[in-house]
Amino acid sequence: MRPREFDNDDVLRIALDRFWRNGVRGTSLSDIARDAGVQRGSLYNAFGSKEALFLRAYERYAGDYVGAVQAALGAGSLRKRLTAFFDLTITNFRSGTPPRGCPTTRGLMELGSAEGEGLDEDARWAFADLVTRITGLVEDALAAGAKRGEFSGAPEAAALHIVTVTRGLAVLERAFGDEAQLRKIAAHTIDLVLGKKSRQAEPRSHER
Amino acid sequence: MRPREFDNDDVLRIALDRFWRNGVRGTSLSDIARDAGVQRGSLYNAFGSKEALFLRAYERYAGDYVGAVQAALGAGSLRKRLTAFFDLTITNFRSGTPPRGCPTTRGLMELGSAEGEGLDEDARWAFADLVTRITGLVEDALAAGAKRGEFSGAPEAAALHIVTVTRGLAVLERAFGDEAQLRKIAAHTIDLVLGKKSRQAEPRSHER
DNA sequence: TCGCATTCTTGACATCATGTCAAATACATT
DNA sequence: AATGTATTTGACATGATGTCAAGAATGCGA
Repeated sequence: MRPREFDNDDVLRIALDRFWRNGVRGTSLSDIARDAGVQRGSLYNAFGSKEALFLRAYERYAGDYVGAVQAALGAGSLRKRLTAFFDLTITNFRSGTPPRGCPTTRGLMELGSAEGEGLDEDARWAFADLVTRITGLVEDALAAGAKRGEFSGAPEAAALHIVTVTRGLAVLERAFGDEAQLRKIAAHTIDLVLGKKSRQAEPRSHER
Repeated sequence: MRPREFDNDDVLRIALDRFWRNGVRGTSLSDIARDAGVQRGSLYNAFGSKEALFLRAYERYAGDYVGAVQAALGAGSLRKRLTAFFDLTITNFRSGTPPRGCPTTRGLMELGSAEGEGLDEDARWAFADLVTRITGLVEDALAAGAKRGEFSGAPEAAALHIVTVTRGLAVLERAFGDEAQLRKIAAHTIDLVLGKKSRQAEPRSHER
């Protein structure tokens, strides 16, 4: 058989870059084909559709992100772990120029449900899977912290709460583009969950 | 001059319905024109572009939503107010069949940044404005609660945290479609912010 | 009452997107 | 070297956004 003239992973990296910067709606397969030096038809042959290509590219991203979260949550005091987790997440949202935001949140909102039939199942699965895995990792960190007396509470509810906040941060990033604001919310969340040992709150600083 | 053959507000209502159910990407001006019994060209004449039409329709929605939030946050104990606020928000996300989700979050992620140039300023403003106004209302409720001794803390930070959680709920709604989960997170958030007076936590109930 | 300016409507058109297909192509295997 | 097979390539169909010019309908002044 005839060998493929491009590297599959190269294309996925290039596609993720475009999708992340411009969104699914704002990216055409012609763009990606040009960037990758590949014919548009070859992309259809290799991946099937724009959505399928995005999903493949997204899965690479998700794997990397989960790995990084695991590393961030794996060492130090519970407060250090959570701080590292939020730090990683916010830095991720703010990477690129201009900042690219959160591909999970954006992809979830952009994909599927084009004709009244609900969100495409593959897509929903991909995004839900990431949220579930991150929640699990946070839960583990909280459970470990509980064993060491750093956390008293239900790790499940707290983990879900924390991950919900990270999703909210993704939305606020898009609305305000104010990184300092995101970091303030993150710090406040950690204080709430951990019981605000140490750390005094700065008065008057909620910007629009 | 020749009078317009359709009611402007009718079209905005019809457009919002489509946009809310199917998203901006999933709705064509032909759809809206058919629904409204209007020529597609007339929509361009009256509104300029699909995005502009969406923004106009969205502004109507935003006004209604802010009004409802104001009502929900205006009476009863602080806990009751916050409960009513979350209740309203989640019910809003879950309205329609299938549930339509949060138009703010979805619109924010779908619009703009098509060619590397950041999010369209009008769009960003519309969404940011809603978040800002809601945050302000929550802040007022917390400040009032603080006066009555129901809340001790910085209303600004707490309000922003609460609103961030509602944005996160919008994302999780889309990912899992599990209303009970959303309500659980909301209850937990209220407990965290208010200090968990009363209410025992149910163990083992974090579903994927 | 008539005509005119102004706005709205309508259909044609240009452009670009996704997605399909058949024919040409180039390698791997025998 | 011949052949099978997957890939490439360009043409095509469809549908979306957005523009434009010409026609239509009304309000208003003469």
